[in-house]
Amino acid sequence: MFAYIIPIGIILHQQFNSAMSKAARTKEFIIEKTAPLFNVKGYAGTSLNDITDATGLTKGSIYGNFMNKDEVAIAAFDHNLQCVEDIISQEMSKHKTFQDKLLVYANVYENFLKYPFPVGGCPILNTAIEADDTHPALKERAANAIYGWKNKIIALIQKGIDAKEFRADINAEHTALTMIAMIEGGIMITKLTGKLNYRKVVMQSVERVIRDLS
Amino acid sequence: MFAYIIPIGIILHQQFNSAMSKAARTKEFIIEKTAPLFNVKGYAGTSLNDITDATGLTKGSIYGNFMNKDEVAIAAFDHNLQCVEDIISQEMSKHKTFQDKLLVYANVYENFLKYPFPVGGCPILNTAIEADDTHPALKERAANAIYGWKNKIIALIQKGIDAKEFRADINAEHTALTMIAMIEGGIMITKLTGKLNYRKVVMQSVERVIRDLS
DNA sequence: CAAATAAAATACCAATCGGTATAAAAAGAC
DNA sequence: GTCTTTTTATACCGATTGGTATTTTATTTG
Repeated sequence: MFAYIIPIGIILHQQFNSAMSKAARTKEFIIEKTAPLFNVKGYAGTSLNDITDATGLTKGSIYGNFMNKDEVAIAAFDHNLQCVEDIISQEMSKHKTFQDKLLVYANVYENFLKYPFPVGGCPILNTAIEADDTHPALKERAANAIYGWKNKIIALIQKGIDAKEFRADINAEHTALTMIAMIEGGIMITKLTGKLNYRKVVMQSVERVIRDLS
Repeated sequence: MFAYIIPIGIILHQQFNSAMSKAARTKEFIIEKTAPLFNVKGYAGTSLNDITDATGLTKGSIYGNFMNKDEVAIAAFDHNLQCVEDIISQEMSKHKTFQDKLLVYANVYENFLKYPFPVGGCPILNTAIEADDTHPALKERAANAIYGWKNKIIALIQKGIDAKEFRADINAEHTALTMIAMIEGGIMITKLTGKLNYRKVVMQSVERVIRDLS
């Protein structure tokens, strides 16, 4: 059996996964603990002290697993993004029609408190604004997330057209970009004002856009 | 006549305005020079060194005119916001119908390079994301900007309804929130991807929303 | 179990952070 | 033009920044 000496105040944080090396497990642990940090405080706003505080580890340990702060931030972003994508895929798999699949976006974002959404909200939105003028690596990551999202929506609309679910004259790309803009804008408004209803209203508009496809 | 000893490398930066005290002029100068800074690099990302570099002034001078960095940031935000609002009002005054007035939003944001838009893009969007979890004073400022914007759109729609320009069953608040979300989301997408066309597409959707009011 | 290896903790680095007390200089009042 | 007041520059503060070399401690291998 495995006996662990746990530092005071630090709970056993990683289920023993024998397939992973110690380093890999620690790395994952750091990502999990710092992901909400970066998503809330941003890249410039998150210090190494914040990271060591959140993980209970020391700088030596952080730098033993990551080259620098950038690498932690990027890993944290990827983790947060994966989290969102997992929620969306899982919800979509519950529906058959492409309209219902698209409606998952409206429903999930309408109140993402029902889901294990990343702390701090949409990671794309959060990193987009800060990174775009200051952090090229993160910016590219966020931009690729937008491209991926857009293509996913376009693919769903196209399949819906092929299945005679949607009208054939739909401009899939325009619709995708409009949907994404509405969703991200809606999140921003509610994040700022604290009024959940504002986001709800916007997501209802998204829903209308989707229903208008047929 | 007035003879100025100008420090090397610093051009004469303020037209002599006898109605303003030296302090007031310097204050305005600092705001003008730091407004793009905060709008591009964010609050946490803009250091006092950045401020002294951008202004050519020293810390003593900055702190002689502002209590702290926060105050500079808030003044910079107000300045950037005022800049946007001035552009919108000016463009709106050129049109008579409320539909045309509303369309100003779509047209101005479709390519704000044509206008003296703040460097770094929409100040509401930029401060919203960073400030919302970290800087309550700035957050409130940005939130109030959203409220003001929303109310302005609602008022325009209401006047349009009264003037029989728009249908009477329009939900003005829902429309306003949806428009704002689309605009901000569209800006975000283009800021991230660099594709001006993406913002254009979204603004065309905004235009459609406005045209659908009648 | 012991030896070899890998990972984490300690202690430190120079640079920069926001901020301030004080001195120098410029502006305004008379 | 002198004196007073306001404004700007200088020099410094402790704290914190991201990062690293080295020692200590765990983990893995034989």
